[in-house]
Amino acid sequence: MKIEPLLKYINKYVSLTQEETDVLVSKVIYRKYLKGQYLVQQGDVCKYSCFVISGCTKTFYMDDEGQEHIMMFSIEDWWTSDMSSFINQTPADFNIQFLENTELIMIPYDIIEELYERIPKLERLFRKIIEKAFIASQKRIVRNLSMTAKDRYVYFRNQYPLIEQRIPQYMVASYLGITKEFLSKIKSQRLAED
Amino acid sequence: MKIEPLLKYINKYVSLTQEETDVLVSKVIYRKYLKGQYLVQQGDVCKYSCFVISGCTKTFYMDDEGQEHIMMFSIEDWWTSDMSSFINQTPADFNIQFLENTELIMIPYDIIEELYERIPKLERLFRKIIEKAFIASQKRIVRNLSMTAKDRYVYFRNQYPLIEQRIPQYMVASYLGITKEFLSKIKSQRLAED
DNA sequence: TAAAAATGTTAAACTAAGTTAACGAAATTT
DNA sequence: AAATTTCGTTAACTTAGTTTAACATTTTTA
Repeated sequence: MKIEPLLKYINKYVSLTQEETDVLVSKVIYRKYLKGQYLVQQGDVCKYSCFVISGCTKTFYMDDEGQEHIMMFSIEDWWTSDMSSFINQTPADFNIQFLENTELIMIPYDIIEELYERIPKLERLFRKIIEKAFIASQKRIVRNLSMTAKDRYVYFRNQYPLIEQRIPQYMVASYLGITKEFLSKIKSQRLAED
Repeated sequence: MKIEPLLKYINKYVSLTQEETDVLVSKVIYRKYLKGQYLVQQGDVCKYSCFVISGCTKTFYMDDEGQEHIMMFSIEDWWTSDMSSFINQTPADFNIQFLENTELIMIPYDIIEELYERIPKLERLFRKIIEKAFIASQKRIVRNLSMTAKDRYVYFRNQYPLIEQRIPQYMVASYLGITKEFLSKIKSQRLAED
């Protein structure tokens, strides 16, 4: 079980004792998935909050017309789950699919409250993680409201250069809220200018 | 100091003892603002996280062309602050302005960590509040990606009927990410259909 | 290595939404 | 009550982004 990356990550926020670390390690699950598999499907209940050790996922909403709208990508050192489904144990709005063979550390819903009780530092950790996620989400809303598709693409490219290299372009387009054809156009315009 | 609505709100999430309640009450600030005043301005550091007792605020981003993009409205029983600025004590990205005369309970940044230490239940409370806010924010992103302006308006109208009645229409348009002229068009189309 | 599947490009026709500008209606101020 | 400001509507025109469809390229599979 490769848990070092998670412990290193946690240590950036809070300092766990050896005992606390042991409790945590004994409660979480290490698991590998193959490219194409799903962690959660729309309508299922999301039973785990997951930390990505290696690999890549996309979280997306499939609308009534069958169109995919990508909410986020997760790579190494990121968390992924359908937060709404996980917290309320209600059917998920989103699908989470693996874009590469992926290794995860999974925290089961059943034990998360117990972990908060036994290790209050973890409650602090998750408060801080969610604060950061919320801030990022708010900023994305503003970008979607105030920037053109082209500027959003340039921002994405600068902000997540590693992600852009790992995923097909049509998924970037979906994340940006535009069609693949239009992203293709934007990129050729950009090249023409540079 | 009208603090009852806040205590009632908190009680929906966690149960405070009398002593804990007294500590909280002794640390927070009650304040009234007039319509038009600002709680935070872009570039300032946001020193308070605020609970609305009565009144209404808008949180917006002003872009380089001087256009306003409304992130959210807050009315009774909602929280408002520039989360990024408050948590990191860095310059705010957003403005928060009062749309009505407004009464607030303000939690100063200086004492929030102390409150978390003395009353761990409050850390739990704020974790839960932020989880909810994050979930709502994610869902808004999906709506902006997957729905037309018209559907977004219908959703807003159903979801926040009380807010729509209290604010000018051009602010609804800004929140939806469209121009006031286009919202006007949408509304007349809707009437024609009904 | 050939075939098939997945991804990316281009271009023409189309549509949702923005811009500008002029005019009415409400609400505030004087 | 008149005047000013704020807010909302309508319409002509423009633009950003979509749709469709055909084809090119890359990757995967047989």
